Amino acid sequence: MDVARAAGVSRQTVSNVMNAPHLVRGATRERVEQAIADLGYRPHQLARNLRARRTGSIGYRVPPSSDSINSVLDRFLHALTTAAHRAGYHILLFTPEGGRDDLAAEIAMQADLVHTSTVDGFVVSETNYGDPRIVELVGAGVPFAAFGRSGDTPAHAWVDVDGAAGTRQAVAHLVRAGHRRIAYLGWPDGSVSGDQRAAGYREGLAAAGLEPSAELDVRGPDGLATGARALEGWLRATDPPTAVVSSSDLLALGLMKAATARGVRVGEDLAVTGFDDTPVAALTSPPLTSVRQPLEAVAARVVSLLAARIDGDAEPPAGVALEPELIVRGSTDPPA
Amino acid sequence: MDVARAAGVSRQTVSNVMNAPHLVRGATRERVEQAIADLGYRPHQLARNLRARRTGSIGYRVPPSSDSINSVLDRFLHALTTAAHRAGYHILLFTPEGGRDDLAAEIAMQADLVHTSTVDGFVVSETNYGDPRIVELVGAGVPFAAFGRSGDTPAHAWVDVDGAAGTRQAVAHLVRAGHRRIAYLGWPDGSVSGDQRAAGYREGLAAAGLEPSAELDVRGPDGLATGARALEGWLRATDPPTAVVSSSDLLALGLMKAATARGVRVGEDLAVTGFDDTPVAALTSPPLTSVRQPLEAVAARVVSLLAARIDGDAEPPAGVALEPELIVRGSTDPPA
DNA sequence: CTGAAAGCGCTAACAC
DNA sequence: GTGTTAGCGCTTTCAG
Repeated sequence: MDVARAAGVSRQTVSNVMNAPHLVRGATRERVEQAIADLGYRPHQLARNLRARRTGSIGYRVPPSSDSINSVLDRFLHALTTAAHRAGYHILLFTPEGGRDDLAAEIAMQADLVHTSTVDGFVVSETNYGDPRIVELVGAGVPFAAFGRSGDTPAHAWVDVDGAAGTRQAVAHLVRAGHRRIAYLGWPDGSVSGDQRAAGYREGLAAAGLEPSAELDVRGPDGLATGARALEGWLRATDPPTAVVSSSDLLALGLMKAATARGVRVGEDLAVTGFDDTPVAALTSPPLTSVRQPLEAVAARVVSLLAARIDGDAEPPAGVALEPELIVRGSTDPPA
Repeated sequence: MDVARAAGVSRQTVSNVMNAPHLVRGATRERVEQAIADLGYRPHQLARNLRARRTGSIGYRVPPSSDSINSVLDRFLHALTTAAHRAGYHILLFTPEGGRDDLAAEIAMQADLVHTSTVDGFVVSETNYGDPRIVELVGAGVPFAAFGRSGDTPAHAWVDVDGAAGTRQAVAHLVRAGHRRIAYLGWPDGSVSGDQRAAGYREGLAAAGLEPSAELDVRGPDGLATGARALEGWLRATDPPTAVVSSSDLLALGLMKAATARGVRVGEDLAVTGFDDTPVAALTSPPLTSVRQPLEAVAARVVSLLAARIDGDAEPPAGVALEPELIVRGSTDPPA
């Protein structure tokens, strides 16, 4: 640009005005600022970034568009974009071509983005035990922060929602409403978030002085059928539950549909809670009480941890778990 | 990198091997390629882009995380990322800080990204009549392509799903199933997509030789209540509909819930269709017949139109509408 | 076919 | 305080 010429200074002085204004005398600075405003000058990011050896971009693998009702990651992405913007970064999306959870392809793309200096670091989501992406990134010394824990991986920066606290809250809420026979409907053991939610349920029972029982702990894949199967079992039980804590809204939905079909009134005969506060939770009959994750806060923490890593923070990477919130709706209204 | 040294050539020859291999003799090329592989050399994108005066990035405003069941834009984003990757671009996300549809803030951010040369162009979604973002981009001569039409805006590249074809298909399907009293449940006039879907419904009636009637055309905001209100009206009608075409899954859902509550059996007494094939469509009782948008195809076309604009294509910008697909489920099963 | 030179737009380091 | 020099890593001229 010819801002320099217009203001009658060297191009360097213009740079100083923008990056180190204190080095420039007031009068000169004003003249330059005026010229910048007049000409609508904006520095060229690419050139600036090349000089600074940074890209200003954070890589994020856009989750495969699962045809699932779960919109947690979509909400997270929005929050992440906002948080990144505030920290002076952009979110740059990538996605492996292959199948759903093609971790190998994802790792390869990550490596590519790093080697071509296309991003400064990554945000990783949908982590699980011993997540290979994390092992890889730690090994390569690439800055990143994870949304979610991954168990026994090497030390790294992560932010997670305290899933156990979520189910504990659900149990406590049900106990306050007078329930004593509280069941759990969850995924099979083996996923980080599922195991935490199950643990929170058991802790909740213990805190209320209630005994766990195998009969009241039903597991299965995320889907309507699992909830239906659970209900059938409980209908035949000698001492059926009066309330159910679920590890997902979808499981809760399956349970509610099966209950309604069998003449069991949700809320009155059987209290139900879900997890994630999916958009459908507000649309069921009755509306579903569910645990909502504080994704804006998660995104802000993830970005700040990542920014510290990118800036070469020598501190050992930290992890933090944030408390979710129970959104109470009609599905847990106390019996009339 | 010292690939050049390792292969005993100048840095320039390395560049040629990567960008114009036909200029390099076979033996030399192989030697250089070997060195590249050995050293794991990857060219620095930033430097390359600075030289080429392009960023390789496409800006996309991540839709405000509406707590809606509608996941169309989330599916689109995934498809867009894949399509962009294939065309050699990345998707760079941005979002206005302010409220939901803060168009002014969005326009300002667009301008910023262009002036700082952070992106090569944009993909715009959620367009509407006379969309100011489009007016702005056309005026500024910035390359972009829109997902969705916008009526009377200046000529520009766009790709849309033919919403009218979607509702026409729905009507035709119902006619084939023997229905003659087919109602429409839609949004108020004034949105591009809503108006198209309503027009398709009327065209579908006409094609089947059926008469439109004000009684069978109910409008209201997207939400459960609108469907409930429609049902109440139709229950009181002298000649109630036996089938309903809805402009969204949410409206259809509200209708189904109200019907079930009033003892009207969906599918048997009243056929219902939705629009967008939201994840919940497969989860209702009975599952909801719905119109599914071909988002992968839309994304591919959007990217190719945009790439042509970025490459300085002189052709007048084209628009294209793609045919959606009716996903038939139990909610339109013919009466037993 | 290969090498040498120039420069994309910017800024850190060093003179003046 | 301000201007000059150099160079981020790459690729497009232009000679050899």
